[in-house]
Amino acid sequence: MTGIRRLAQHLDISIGTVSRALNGRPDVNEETRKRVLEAAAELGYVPNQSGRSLRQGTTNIIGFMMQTGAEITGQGDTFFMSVFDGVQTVFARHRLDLVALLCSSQEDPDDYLRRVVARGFADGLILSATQRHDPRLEFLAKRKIPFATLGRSLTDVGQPWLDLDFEGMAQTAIDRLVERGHQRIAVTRPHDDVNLGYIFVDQAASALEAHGLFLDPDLIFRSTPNEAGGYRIARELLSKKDRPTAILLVNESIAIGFYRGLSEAGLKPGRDIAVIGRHSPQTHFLSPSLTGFELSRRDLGIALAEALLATMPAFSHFYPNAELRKIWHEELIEGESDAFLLPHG
Amino acid sequence: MTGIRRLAQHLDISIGTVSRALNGRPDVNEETRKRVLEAAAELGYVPNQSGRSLRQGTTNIIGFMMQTGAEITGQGDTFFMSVFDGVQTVFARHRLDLVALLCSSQEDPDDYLRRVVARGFADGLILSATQRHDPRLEFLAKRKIPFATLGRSLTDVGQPWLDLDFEGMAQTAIDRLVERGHQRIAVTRPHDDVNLGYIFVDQAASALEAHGLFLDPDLIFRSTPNEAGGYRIARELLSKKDRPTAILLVNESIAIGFYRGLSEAGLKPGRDIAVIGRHSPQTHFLSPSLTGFELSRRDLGIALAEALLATMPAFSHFYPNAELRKIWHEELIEGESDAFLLPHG
DNA sequence: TCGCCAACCGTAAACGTTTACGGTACTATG
DNA sequence: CATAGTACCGTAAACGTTTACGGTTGGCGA
Repeated sequence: MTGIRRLAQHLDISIGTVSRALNGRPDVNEETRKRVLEAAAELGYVPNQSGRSLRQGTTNIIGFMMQTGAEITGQGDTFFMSVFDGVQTVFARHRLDLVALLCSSQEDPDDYLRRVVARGFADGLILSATQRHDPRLEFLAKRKIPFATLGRSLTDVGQPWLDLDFEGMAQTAIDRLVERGHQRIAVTRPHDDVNLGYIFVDQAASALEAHGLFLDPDLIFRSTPNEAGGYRIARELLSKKDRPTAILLVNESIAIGFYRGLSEAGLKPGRDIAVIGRHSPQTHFLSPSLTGFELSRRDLGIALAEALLATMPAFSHFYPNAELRKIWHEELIEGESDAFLLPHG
Repeated sequence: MTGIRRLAQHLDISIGTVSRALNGRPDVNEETRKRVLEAAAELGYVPNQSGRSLRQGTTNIIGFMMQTGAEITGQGDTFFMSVFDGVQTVFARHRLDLVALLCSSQEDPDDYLRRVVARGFADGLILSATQRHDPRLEFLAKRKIPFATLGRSLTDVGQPWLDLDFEGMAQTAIDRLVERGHQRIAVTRPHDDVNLGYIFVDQAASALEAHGLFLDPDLIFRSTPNEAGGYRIARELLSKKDRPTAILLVNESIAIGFYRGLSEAGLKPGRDIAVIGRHSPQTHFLSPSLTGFELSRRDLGIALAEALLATMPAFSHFYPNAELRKIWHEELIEGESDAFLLPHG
């Protein structure tokens, strides 16, 4: 005799009643419910998830899909970790099990997702590294699997998403640099097709145009989102004949490598070139201090989780007015890295 | 009509035979097996995992537990990511689903593990961040849950483990530095109780003693395993009256912060202080180049997965002679950061 | 011809839940 | 007192598998 049966026998009531008591159903005497809960605690009873899953068709699991692998594992990871932390706290409230699904760089993300779904692994999913055109979204929508994405996509299937304000960052940074007299401004973008790269570069271009300037295609640097990428960008940038006087770094982690690349050439941010980037826990230890954008990743994670739950029938009533689509503004932390003032004219 | 039943009906054979055919049982005609497999592919049938789990008492999931959170998320994460990548490839061969269980810094790892186990989440576990005394090991052993650890522990319950050769690293580094005339040598260790810290520091101490020197307790620096920690160590070290002439960095990520801390004070590794550390994909972009230890994290992950499988009855026959306990030697990559030669005497 | 064995397959129970349905006892209402 | 309604509980089916067991067929040796 095991499981709920054992508990029922011990209490001398039916398993149906035990189940109802445990699941908070209304049609059970509060007195007996109390007895059941106490006995459950005493006997250390925990419901068998396979049994529940089989009966209910749900797994109680939420998956957070991330990519990993040689080229991508930069500090980009720590960004996801922090977000994950926020997501975790929300799901824990609902006793949902959150797991990270790490897609290896060796495997195609679409295939990976297909496997996960075929197996009926999770009740809901969170996707990151959203591509500009992302087949995963259509796939999930077709299967009617609740999901939310960290990052917008042109492939819009009505799912909730949260994203960072790349437009705002590009705009603010460009305005700021142009005001200080810069005209040749470089930007960076990720090496792959994640959507944020397009958004950022496009906005930078139009912000420049608004000032009567333009974005030199030769000054758009692609790189992996890690220190190595930043280093390479510095080397490449320094090898150009007509160097830019300022640069916008779209990723957090690359700043460290970029700084290093400059210093090897005897150059210094804020003196020889203006740098505006994004802050991570690490970048606060750069010197000269980085001028960059920052936000609470944990809060972002919390909002992301709530957005997903709001679209899941079983939980939506908890979040009647969750924001299903939101752009998170990042604050500019002023540092010394863009102190560089061009002689006007 | 759904699931295996539908498939059976479509083929006009019994569900028992279908199941046997799919699971590679011997007592089924190869001709019918072929038909079943073809039909399964055609109808896109995938067995319901809840049903299997309920019947077999296994989940087909392996969990890789990692810690995360504000203080820990340094590049330490990227280490685990690479290892995870290796682990993944092995489990994929056996159609086991590997997921990452990220324990938030907000939660006690012991409690977290207890929850995971109570829920019957996984058939096997991999633990990282092994503490010197780790209650998790006894807990899992008592529950008879197969697991392996990344890192040794004094709490030995006979589980397989893999670890890095911290003794060898400490010994090699100390010998090398002493040979070059150093006498005041500092070491770092993690801020928490992970076992590697003890191993590393102890070995460094005894290596020094073998040279008639000793490890000044004042020169043992604790830090979080990330850039910020390295930066703080540099600051702290520089504030000492009687500065060491060399330092051993036990973590990969702290080198970047440490370099930065030095350069702020106008100091340079390899000129003003000898530095020996450990390499990550990122540290290769440091300048002056880092002298440090390196290994293939992916291979480590592969071995770790195989060690675990070797202890699981259902898979052990695949790995008859897997190494259940192994210390992974790391190669020393010579750089410029320890070029510093003390004037003898 | 008979018996035996091997090869293959079907039947049905079992895994641990949840939940629709119906039943009982009691209360309130007329 | 009859009836309706409420509050609570028990029964049993259902979820989709796997697998022990037994049954049928055909071949083969004696």
